[in-house]
Amino acid sequence: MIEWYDQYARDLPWRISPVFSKKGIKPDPYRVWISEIMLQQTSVKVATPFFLKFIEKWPNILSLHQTSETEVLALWSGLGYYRRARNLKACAEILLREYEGGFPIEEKKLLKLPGIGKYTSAAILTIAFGIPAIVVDGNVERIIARLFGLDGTISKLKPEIRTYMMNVSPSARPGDFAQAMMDLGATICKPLNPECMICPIRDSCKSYKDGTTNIIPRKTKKPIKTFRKGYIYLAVTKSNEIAMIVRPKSGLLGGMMCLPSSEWTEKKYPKNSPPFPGEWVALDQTIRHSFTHFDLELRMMVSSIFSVPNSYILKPFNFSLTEKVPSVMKKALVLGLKYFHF
DNA sequence: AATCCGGGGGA
DNA sequence: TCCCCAGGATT
Repeated sequence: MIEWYDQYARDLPWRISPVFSKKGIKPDPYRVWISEIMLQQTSVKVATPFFLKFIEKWPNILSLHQTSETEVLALWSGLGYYRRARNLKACAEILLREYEGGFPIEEKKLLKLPGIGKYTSAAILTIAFGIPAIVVDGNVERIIARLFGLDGTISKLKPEIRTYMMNVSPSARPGDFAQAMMDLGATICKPLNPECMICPIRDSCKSYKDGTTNIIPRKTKKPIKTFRKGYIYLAVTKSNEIAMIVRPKSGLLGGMMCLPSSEWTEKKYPKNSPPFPGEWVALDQTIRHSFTHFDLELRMMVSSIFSVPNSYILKPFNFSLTEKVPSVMKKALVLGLKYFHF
């Protein structure tokens, strides 16, 4: 794996090239941390431009600490799982207060930090500090299951996979080994149609020998996606300002700035109940958006208004691209603002 | 142990 | 349309 990594490692902005890492040079822990958080349930392709923007804006922990959560959420807009961004900011606070702006290098302490779990603590320890740790992510689970021909769903195999991973992890260059596994999983040992013909560990692979790479790991049945509907309300003042709200910290799109909306109910539309009085008009077009657990259809209601209750935030009509607005709300704004000829 | 939490690339 | 992505926190 290490030999393969030396030749084929992906060139990624949070990494040190194996040319240097084999000499013991290590990447910036801050960059490793930011990348690992962004890469949680997010592909390299999607995370990379966000990482570059983030590092340009906040190149170190001090600069991150000095900015606001709102600014971080604004940059995170469109990346999803917004709690990650809020945890990042909270974590920076703790790192400065308790660890002089660095990272503790004990798993127990890392696990106490917000947003850092079993995987991310191991990744930081081994990639940023060269401390051997068992790094198990989705790639590793798939590779190990195939390599040893483990028959079962990933959730049942987890303890076994961890044991196998302990037994195959080298003590030399543990960080590069972890990253080599991820590269193998992303480019060769893919979920669908793995490229076994160019795999560096094919000769050791049980499922390749058995011809079972297409059924290992075994797929779990996924719950069916539900469908929800609701109303969303775009109110524009005479001075071209839009009424917005900030969603509660916990729950869907927590802490993000959104248009007011009704409940989102299963299958049928809920009662149309505008957040405040206005001359509400329904638009013909609806907004569709897909979340992990449900698909959403929103019917857009628009109104010109004179004033709104002061619990609402008024934003200029052209604000949305630089604020903490989630993708579904950007879609809604694009549609709704057409009505007002913006 | 389940469930919640976004969004998009790629097939 | 469906799968899956360098998972973590909550229940």
